[in-house]
Amino acid sequence: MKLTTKGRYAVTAMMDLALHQSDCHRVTLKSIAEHQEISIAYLEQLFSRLKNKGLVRGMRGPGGGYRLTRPASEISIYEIISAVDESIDVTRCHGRKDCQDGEICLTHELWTELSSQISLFLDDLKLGDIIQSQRVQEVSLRQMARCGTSRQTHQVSFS
Amino acid sequence: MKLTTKGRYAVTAMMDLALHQSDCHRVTLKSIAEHQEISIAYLEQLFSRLKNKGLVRGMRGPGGGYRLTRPASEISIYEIISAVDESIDVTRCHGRKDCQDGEICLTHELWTELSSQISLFLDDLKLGDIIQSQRVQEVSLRQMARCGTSRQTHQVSFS
DNA sequence: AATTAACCTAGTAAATTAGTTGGTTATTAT
DNA sequence: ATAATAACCAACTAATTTACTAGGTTAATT
Repeated sequence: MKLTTKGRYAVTAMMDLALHQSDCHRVTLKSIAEHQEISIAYLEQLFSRLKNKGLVRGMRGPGGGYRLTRPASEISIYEIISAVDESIDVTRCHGRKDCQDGEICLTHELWTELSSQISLFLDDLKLGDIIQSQRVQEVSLRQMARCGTSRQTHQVSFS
Repeated sequence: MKLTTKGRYAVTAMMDLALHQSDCHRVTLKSIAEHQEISIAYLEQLFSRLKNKGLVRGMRGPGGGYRLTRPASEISIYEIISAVDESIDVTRCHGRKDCQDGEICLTHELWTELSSQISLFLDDLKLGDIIQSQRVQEVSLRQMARCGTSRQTHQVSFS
């Protein structure tokens, strides 16, 4: 598991999605791109992976866009980051423990444990937690209210 | 702060150093390179940074090598990783909060908090903890015993 | 039928990673 | 002294990854 800008882009985009989505409308990549200053094409690549991992569901056409498949409180940061990041090879001496007195693979196991501890930490941290912890509920409500003005036009499309 | 193979190389190398060092001898990059299958020249780059951050001290000439400046129990994994990794720009909208309704910089703050939480976690995790938690003390003792055979030749050089 | 927006493929420039090459300097052993 | 050792230093390189662009196709709505 890696932890770079790519993962942060994904987390940021998912946060934007969680904040702006509601039962009355989906969130387009265009709006995320404008809010977060990320190119649409790059977001497409990220959301292609997020979709494949079942974190979001897209719908085409006007009124389309993305929506979380699960409540934000049930989506972990680990899932988001590992969805977009190609997992790197944690094994340098691929399983064979004959390296040097059997010591080198020992340090490898130490690393994998460290890696899994971080993973566990990020798995415990949910998208919903982050949104609430920063008291952005009033912003979210503002979004909902603004959405409410165009509720009539969108309410039909549910699927 | 990033979390890639580079940091893992550094942590692995530091673990090797912590395991193999003792009052009777320092650890050469050559031996770390052999144990961990990392090129010496690349280790030199990593140790150049680790030295600049005051985590290790090098000594030249025969019988030379590296040694930790502090006990392993007082060196955090965070220090090691951040020593070798160039810190990436956490700020995309560099401080200016006029992005879009003041919302985008809100998500930025959320990210920096997440980032600092991981940092805190890795700062709490010490090099000594990892070594002990995996019960490699017997390996370390074996190293000490092997070192003891050549103690007479090395004991002079202390500084 | 036109529009919208996801979805898809293939590229590309910049940056980073992981390394190599070829040295210099300080310390120890002969 | 001098030879050997090993840190220290600078600059260059191949491979990979990142972030992004271009140019489409397909599905849904107006």
